[in-house]
Amino acid sequence: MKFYKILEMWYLNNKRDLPWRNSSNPYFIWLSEIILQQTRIQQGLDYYKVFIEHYPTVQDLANASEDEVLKDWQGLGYYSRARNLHFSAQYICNELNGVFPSTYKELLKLKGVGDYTASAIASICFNEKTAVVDGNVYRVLSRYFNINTPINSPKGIKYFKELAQELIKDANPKDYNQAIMDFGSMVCKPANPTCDTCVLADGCIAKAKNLINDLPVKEKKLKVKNKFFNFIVIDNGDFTVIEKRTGNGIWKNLYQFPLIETDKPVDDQALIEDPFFKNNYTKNPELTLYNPEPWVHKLTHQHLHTHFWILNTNSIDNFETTPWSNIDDFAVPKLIHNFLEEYNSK
DNA sequence: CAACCGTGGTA
DNA sequence: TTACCAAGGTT
Repeated sequence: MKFYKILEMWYLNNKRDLPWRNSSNPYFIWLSEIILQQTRIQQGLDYYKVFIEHYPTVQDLANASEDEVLKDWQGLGYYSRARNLHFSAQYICNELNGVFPSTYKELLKLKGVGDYTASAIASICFNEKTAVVDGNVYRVLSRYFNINTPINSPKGIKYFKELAQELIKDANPKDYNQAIMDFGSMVCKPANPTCDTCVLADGCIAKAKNLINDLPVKEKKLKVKNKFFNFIVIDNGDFTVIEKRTGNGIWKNLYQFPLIETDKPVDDQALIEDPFFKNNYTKNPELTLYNPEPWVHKLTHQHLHTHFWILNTNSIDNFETTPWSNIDDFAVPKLIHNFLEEYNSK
């Protein structure tokens, strides 16, 4: 039996029941695909439910503010996904008369929609034969065909896409694309794949050559940077001060306490030399270090060594203040959220 | 195009 | 504890 046919039959009996699986509404599929980028289903499920409830249609999403959308996205990470989702919703409503793009080529024009997501929506909603290549597909194909080209190299990306496109030629694209992804996550898993009961085991070259644990090959080029964050938590009892992050770095458009970033750990005297204090506090401000041991927030490519400094003062006239009672209205990074949970419970 | 963009789960 | 990685995309 053909490769695609085996997977389609396996899918018929083993596919997972997911909230968006019985829909062909491109808005729902788009939403699910964006949420699931680099994200486990279990982690994304609740967010999907919230978005469907708060924004039942693409118009509802377009009419919302970016702050609202980011607030609903809070905690999920990769926040450009939320910003692009909102931007693209407005693009669809304003430029496309609310009609969702229906081809791979047109879908690619949406911000936040790349080759994978365009292929997924085009195949699932419009039955277009465009093969998805996600982490699952890389794993299944590299093992079955014994391909050791690095999956994160330009050469590998091109090779696997072409192979996947060839394999989908005679398949039902909607079912086949979802089949190979479900199969990858449930059977051909990264660790401890269930090769003993695998329906593709007969033709799997990696299994025959005992190379399952060596595939796929991935070049590692990740170097972790250490950064030192000092958040100034102004607190006069009722009010605090928060700011919106700008620029294109991490956590763009989310809120935080005023931040002083240094290239090494610092004490309060060094912090007071910062322009933040020079410009706003002429007399000696009294800083209390909230956490003597830094909180190390670990991201994929940087470790944030974080200290929270409490500045108990009444001279906050120069700032735009926020009542503590409203603090939960703002989208904040997980790191800030963790601090707020602890600080406000005391 | 190599570097960057979050958070949480697992071996 | 570390390393990997999870329905990737942008610059």
